[in-house]
Amino acid sequence: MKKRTLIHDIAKHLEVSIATVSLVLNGKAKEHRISDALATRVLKYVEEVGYKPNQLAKSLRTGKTHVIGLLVEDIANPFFATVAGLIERHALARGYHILYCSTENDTAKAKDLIAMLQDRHIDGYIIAPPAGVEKEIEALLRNGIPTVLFDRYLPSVPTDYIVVDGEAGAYEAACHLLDQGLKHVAFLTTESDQTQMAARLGGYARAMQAHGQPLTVQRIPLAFEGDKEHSVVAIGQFLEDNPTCEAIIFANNSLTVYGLEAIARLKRRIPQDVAVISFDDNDLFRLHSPPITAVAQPVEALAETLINVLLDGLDTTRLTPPDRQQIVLPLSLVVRGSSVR
Amino acid sequence: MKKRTLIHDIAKHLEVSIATVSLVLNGKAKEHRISDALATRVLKYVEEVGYKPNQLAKSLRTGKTHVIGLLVEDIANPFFATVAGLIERHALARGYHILYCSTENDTAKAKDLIAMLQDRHIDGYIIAPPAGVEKEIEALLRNGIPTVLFDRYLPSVPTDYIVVDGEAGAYEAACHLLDQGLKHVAFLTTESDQTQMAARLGGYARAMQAHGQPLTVQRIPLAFEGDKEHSVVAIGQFLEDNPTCEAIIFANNSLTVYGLEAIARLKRRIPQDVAVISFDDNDLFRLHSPPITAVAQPVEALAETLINVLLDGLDTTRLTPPDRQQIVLPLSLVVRGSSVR
DNA sequence: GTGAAAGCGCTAACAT
DNA sequence: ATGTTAGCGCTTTCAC
Repeated sequence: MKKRTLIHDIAKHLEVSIATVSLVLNGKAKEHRISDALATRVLKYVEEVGYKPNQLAKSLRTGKTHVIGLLVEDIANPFFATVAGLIERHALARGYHILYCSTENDTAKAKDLIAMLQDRHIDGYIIAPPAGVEKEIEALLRNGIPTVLFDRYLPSVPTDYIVVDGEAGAYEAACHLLDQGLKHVAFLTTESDQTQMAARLGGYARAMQAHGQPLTVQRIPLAFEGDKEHSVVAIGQFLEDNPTCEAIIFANNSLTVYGLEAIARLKRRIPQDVAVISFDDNDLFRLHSPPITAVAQPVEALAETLINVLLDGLDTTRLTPPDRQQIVLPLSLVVRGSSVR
Repeated sequence: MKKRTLIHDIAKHLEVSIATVSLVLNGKAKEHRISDALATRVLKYVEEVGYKPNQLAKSLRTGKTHVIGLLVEDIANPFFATVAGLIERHALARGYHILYCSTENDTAKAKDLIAMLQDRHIDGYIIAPPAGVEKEIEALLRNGIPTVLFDRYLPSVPTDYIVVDGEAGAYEAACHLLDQGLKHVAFLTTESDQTQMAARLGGYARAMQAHGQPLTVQRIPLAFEGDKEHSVVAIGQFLEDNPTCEAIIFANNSLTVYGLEAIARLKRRIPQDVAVISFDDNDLFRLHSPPITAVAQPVEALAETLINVLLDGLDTTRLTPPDRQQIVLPLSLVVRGSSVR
């Protein structure tokens, strides 16, 4: 257990004061009129012995941790995992690390998590909030902690957020089916009424109404641990109860996976017996037989915008507070075989 | 920006000393013979005002951050994302948070990452190491920082690790194909010679030799960002160069996805033209047409073992240092349609 | 230009 | 039994 070099050791060795070393290290040499020669000497020695300041001490002193808290529904979900990967890349490039937490869309768990992260004095938050955490988000904002929501937002809380235009995406998806003459188009969604799910449902409803068709909406219970079978069975049941259903729009990627399983078990053919469109794309949808039509999220743009908006809020050098950023990114319908008769 | 309550405020309000509050909060009331009545009074008031100690200050003082660093190849890869999700659940239950980093299997990046995490005084590490980080891992160990490797290990460094029996898994996979009378079985792997890839290759080779068949091994370049096309093309090229190839074992999940794409483009039929087995399973492999046979990783056991071994190392109350844990978990071949003639 | 010193909020050894 | 106090390692103001 070799002892780490401290700033004290550096100062002693160079026979200068601790303050000088610190100032040089933090790029404040110029403004404190420290000679270039000395600054270089310090930098050189620091490099030589590989001195690295203790971030804990630094954070305690400055109040900045350079850590971003990422709260997603489930890090194992391909959509969130992809976003996490992209965010990490951008964050790291700008000197931030990421602490992730999966909320499982559970209000109580999310509240706990936010409380724990606050104790750690995280610099900022990127959150896909479950319902019911308005108070906590407001508290974060009130405390001046930059927070950006994504995927869904909380209508009653004026925060920055980056979401996608699920209404338009679902509308386009439904029209794509209806325009082919399919009539009985069903919308399978979760039990959540969060904004993203409501928007998708709304887009579907608008399309159906525009085409003079009645709605068929079924909510499927979705479990995070283990019990996937339950969801598959529920979708199977729906299929059996609705033999005239010609097409299904699955409101998220998990539902699509369970749905494909249910459809396969019942030996229904896609798209002949039932056409399928998935919200959220997946690498393997392209390779499915038939390939699955998907409403694809602009994950790269989403991740990049998220980190930019957050770091903008974190930028303490700015004079005016940044404007509220409430950004709605466009979705794209990737038409593949599963939705074409 | 409301001011947080400090331990000082608690002490003042209760007219006791800071030390008393701290001791009670850290469960050391008994051993310092603080009266139950006082302890309860402190706890009650702390609860009442919702006081939470500043973890930064606590960490600086105690040297413990209760943060675990998780270094994976790519958090967006389903295998690593799944492991990350499971690890998180266990870690959280035991009071640890997780800082994740994607190494992209890049040596330099991994070194940087380890250095950065060390500055943060992370309590322990769970690492899927790229090649060439022996020095850094040794340094971690020398500094007494619990570190557990997984998925692959570094033969020259005596660490704890949890891996899977890739040799046996690949042997079983190859035999499954050979026993059906398939002869020209190819093994598509990455350019990496890390232990997990070497083991898989070794198992394949042993099976081929046991069946008196020559080896067909092709290494496919694998990119992390963007350039997936390159890998798909390389696999396509392999297929065209080896028209007699009757079966392929893909050495990891990314290769399988690219491989399926390449096979589809060339309109080869699975398993009639070419049988397929994937290392690493995926939810969607079951739903593929035909369903893809996979060598499945015991992800739950892996995650649980990882966290247990790590937290065991973190347990400072133990008298003897824990034994080296070098655990090899069994893999299971999930036979599906893609590998059965 | 440079250095001394006051904390950031907490823990725990030591004193009482 | 409870209180006092010296740090953990760093940043930054202010005096020289």
